[in-house]
Amino acid sequence: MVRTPLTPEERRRGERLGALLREARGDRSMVEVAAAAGVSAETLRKIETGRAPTPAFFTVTALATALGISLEHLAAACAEPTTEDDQALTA
Amino acid sequence: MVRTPLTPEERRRGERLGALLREARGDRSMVEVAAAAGVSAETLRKIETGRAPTPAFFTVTALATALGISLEHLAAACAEPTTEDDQALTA
DNA sequence: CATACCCGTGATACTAATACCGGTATAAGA
DNA sequence: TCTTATACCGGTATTAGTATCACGGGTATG
Repeated sequence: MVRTPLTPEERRRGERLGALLREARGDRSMVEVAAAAGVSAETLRKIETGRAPTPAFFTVTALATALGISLEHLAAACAEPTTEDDQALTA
Repeated sequence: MVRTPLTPEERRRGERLGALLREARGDRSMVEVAAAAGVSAETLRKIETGRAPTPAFFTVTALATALGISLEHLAAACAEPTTEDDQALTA
C-alpha cells in the first residue's frame, strides 16, 4: 500500500469539518460562499457533506476567510472529540 | 479540463508555506517532526521543498501543532505577498 | 400551466497528495 | 577509512481532492 486509505476516524473528522463549515455558512448560499472562497460550489458541497474529508489547506483557509471563522477554531473542533467538543457544533 | 492544474502562483504559495515550516522546524530532524505530526518524512520533505504545494488541511494542522506554530500565522504569511511579508522568510 | 432560475446532487475526468523504494551526497563519529 | 545518520532526489503506486457535465426539485414569474 503506497497511500494509506482514509481511516474511518479521518472520515469522521472530515464530517465534523463539513458540519462546522455548513453551520458557519448559515443562510448564505453555497454558490455565494464558494465564489467568495474561490472554489467551485460542488467542491464546497463535497466538503460540507464529508465526501471530501481531507480538503487542501488553502481551500479550507479560503473558506474560513469567506465564512469569517478562524482556522484554529476549525482545527480544534475537528481534532479530537475525546472529551465533549460537541459544544462546537451547537455554538 | 476537469481539475485545474496548479498555477505558478499557487506553487509559489506552496514554496512559501514550505519555507515557513522548514524555518519553524529549526534544528529538529525531518523524521522527528514528521513522526510527531503523523506523516511520512517524504511527505514533509515534499511540502518543505514546495513539491507538494497544496497539502491537506489536516496535514498542515498536524505539522503546525508539532512545530508549535499557529495556523493563522501560516495562512497569513502564505496568503499574499502583496505588501512586504517577505520578512517572514528572512526572519 | 410552462418556463426559467437557483439550489443541491450524482456521475465522470483528471490532477495532485501521500507513501514506499532505491540511490546519492554530506557530515559526524568510531 | 568505514559506518551511520540526515537530507535530497527520482521513480512508482494508489487514493483522494477538485472541476465539468448532466439531472432533479423547488419557487417565482410569465
